[in-house]
Amino acid sequence: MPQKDPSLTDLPPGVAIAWGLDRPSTRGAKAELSPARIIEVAIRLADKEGLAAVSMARVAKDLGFTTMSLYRHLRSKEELLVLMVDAAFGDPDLAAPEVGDRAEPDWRTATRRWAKAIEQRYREHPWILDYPVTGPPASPNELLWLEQLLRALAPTTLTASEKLNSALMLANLVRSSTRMELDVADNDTPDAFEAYVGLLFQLLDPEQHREVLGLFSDPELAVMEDAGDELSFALERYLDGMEALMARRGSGADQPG
Amino acid sequence: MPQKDPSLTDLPPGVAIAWGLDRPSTRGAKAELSPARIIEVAIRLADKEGLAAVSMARVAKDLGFTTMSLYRHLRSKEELLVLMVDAAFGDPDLAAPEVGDRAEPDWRTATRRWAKAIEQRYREHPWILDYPVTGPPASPNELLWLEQLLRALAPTTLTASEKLNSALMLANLVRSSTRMELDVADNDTPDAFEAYVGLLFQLLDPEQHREVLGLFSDPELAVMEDAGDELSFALERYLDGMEALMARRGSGADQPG
DNA sequence: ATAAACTGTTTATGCTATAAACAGTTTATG
DNA sequence: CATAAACTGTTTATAGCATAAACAGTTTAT
Repeated sequence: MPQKDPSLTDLPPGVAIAWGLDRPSTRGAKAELSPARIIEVAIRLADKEGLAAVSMARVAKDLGFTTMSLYRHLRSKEELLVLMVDAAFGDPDLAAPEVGDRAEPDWRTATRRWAKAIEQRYREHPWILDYPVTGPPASPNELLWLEQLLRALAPTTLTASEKLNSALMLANLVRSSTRMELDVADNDTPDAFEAYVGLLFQLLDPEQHREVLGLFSDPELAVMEDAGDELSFALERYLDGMEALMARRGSGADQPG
Repeated sequence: MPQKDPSLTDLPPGVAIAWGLDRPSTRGAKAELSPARIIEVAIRLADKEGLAAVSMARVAKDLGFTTMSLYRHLRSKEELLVLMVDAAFGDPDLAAPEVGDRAEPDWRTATRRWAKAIEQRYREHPWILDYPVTGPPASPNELLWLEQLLRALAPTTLTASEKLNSALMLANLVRSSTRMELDVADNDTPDAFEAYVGLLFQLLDPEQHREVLGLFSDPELAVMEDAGDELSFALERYLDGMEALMARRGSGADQPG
């Protein structure tokens, strides 16, 4: 962990490394390990066995080093996790098709595209969803994703704080929808769903829980016609909501919250 | 942990206890401890020192018993957490004012009321937000909250699966908005925000991150005029979106997602 | 040549959840 | 009534966790 500049020491975990602020060391034995190698192996492990399997000891073992060797390159496990998540998000190369389709997409299309793209990353590395969001993004790829979303919203008439709020909510929406879809995909055999509903009917008071029971008795639900499209549904609702705000704004009208 | 009925053993953690399915034991020494007492002390601890402070050893110590004594009443720490969360949500006594204001509120008002009420519970027990949502609700109070939300949505023209999707998304929306607001309230001195923005300007390439930098330079943001109202903003957007769907539905028109 | 800076290992600490065995207590059953 | 079953709480023990501290070896700047 080469770090002479003391100002780097008190940056949030992962920031210094993710941004390449730690200058390479000149003295000392040449390192066999590196943050990048550690992160790569840790991500492979998380992909295969989930985030719970990622311990410092296990990652080190997979690398063929001792546990403590990792601490020469990472300040803490927290730092490892931050860097794993950022690397797993990766660069959002939403390369606009330059030739042929030269028209800028409207903000809804661009936002939808963004949502599907980040959903894909969640599906490739579902364990990202097990790492709780701490605060505003400070790592390179997360900021690139935010940038892309803000570019999608740029043509709108939203104010700055409306844009920021919307962007954060859209990110949350994709995150929680995808989490729900993956949870369901993991646990829901047809049996499990029926077992759940059966349990509800056993436990719930039909009077006190009439809506819940009514809903789960609805034949439409059993068909699960739109299963796996919770994201689209939620997204379109939210986009409609943004559009309604802009329409009100555009027509000069204004209404209290 | 009195449990003779073996069918109770393989219910999800917390379900048997939360629903009072474990019949009281007749033989044996009378218990000094009980799930309720343990949960109560654990919640007090979490309220004061956060969820991270809640270990079996610490809870037992606060109770004046040995660590292992807890396992006579709870099958695992997971079970304790499930029961803590359900107890912390509590009963949603959204008592409709019976006299005088006898008019049923419209669905938007009712939903808004629900959202503010559950937000209040999050604020009283912020550590609920640190416990990840696992699957569909199966504990009594969580189901009561779901019931109340479904009652708010009952008068709408949404289909069953649209209602369920909307309810789950509204729950997610309140959860993540409140989490954001609390995170900000915890960490954001004016200094911290400026430090964050300063860091961004140091690290980001003005070309590659023009929208992010532009946004954070916007004087409107610095004022933080709508700080602490992320929930209302997101909620009204989503409600508008639901309304737009119903309007389209009502006018017979239909559009592809 | 020497000292500084770095890498990786060994050893150790204190925390975590929880399994297993045991002692004591109450009650249902012979 | 005696005994066995069922329960409660304690003691002891284990395996895992993150990470601090000391140490040995290596490379390079001085």
